[in-house]
Amino acid sequence: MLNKHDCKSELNDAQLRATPARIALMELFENSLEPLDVQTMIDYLQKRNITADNATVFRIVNAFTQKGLTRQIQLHENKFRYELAARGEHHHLICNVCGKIEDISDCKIEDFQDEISKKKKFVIKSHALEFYGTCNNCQK
Amino acid sequence: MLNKHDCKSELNDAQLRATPARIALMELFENSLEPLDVQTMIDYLQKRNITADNATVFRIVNAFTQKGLTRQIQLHENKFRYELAARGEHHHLICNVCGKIEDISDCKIEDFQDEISKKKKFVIKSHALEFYGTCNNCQK
DNA sequence: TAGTATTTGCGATAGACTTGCGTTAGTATA
DNA sequence: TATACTAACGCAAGTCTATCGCAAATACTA
Repeated sequence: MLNKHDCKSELNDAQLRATPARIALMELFENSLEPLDVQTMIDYLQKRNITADNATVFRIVNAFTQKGLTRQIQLHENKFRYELAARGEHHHLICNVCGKIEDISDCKIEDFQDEISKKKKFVIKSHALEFYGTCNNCQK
Repeated sequence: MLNKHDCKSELNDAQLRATPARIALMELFENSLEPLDVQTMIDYLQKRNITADNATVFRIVNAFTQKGLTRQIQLHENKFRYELAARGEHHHLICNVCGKIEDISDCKIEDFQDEISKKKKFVIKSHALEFYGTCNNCQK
């Protein structure tokens, strides 16, 4: 969890100008447990009285992603979500009922990945693994 | 690989009328090694001089999917792809350079899935696993 | 072959994302 | 602190994927 000041220097380090919208969005990312979609970001900025239209927010997250601050992911919705790249690659557990998205940090598929890589002569750079189902809360 | 006649009976079995577009698309699915997007299907129909607009093709694949003939998947693009359901659940190996998509049939993550399910008290109904990288051809 | 229910074509619509362009505003330098 | 440069933004228009309603066409059944 970084404060406003830290977010600013994080932006500077990435050679991005620290505008109000960018600072606020970095704070949002730092304090968020779930990967965020663009609409959520726009709503958040509005709540904080920071004006930023649709196109601007898309440009901001694209810049973040290009500079390696965030990562773009896709969870079988027809839209992208974004999460902090610093948290490392991980997987997601997605509830089909309430939509809750949980991170899974321990990755157990390295061996499988190596096997596939050798067998198919494919250089694997990344992977995406998602589990879909019903979370503990929604089973009740 | 099924011929025109077999595709027709496959449609009948699924209680779908065998229209030219549907027969042609079943043939395309049967002869295709990759999951298909809607634009590819439209192009294919055009080449065979079968008129079918965007809305129709979407309706066709939705009908196929609803009847269990095909499965709808998403591969980190903001669009759907469809593949024959009969080939069973499997994973994908995607080349970032040429876009080639290869199927991986042997799934080795059941144990991991069980472990997550117990730890998080989550009922897992399905999972998606994709590997991204560079295929053998594109390494040269 | 006629009747009917399904399917299609067309047009409109919606949502996610992008782009061009003129204006605004961070930031480096003096 | 004032100035200048360039990155970033706002707005509007446009693209692409996907869906929907309705009238016309067509596959199947009897």
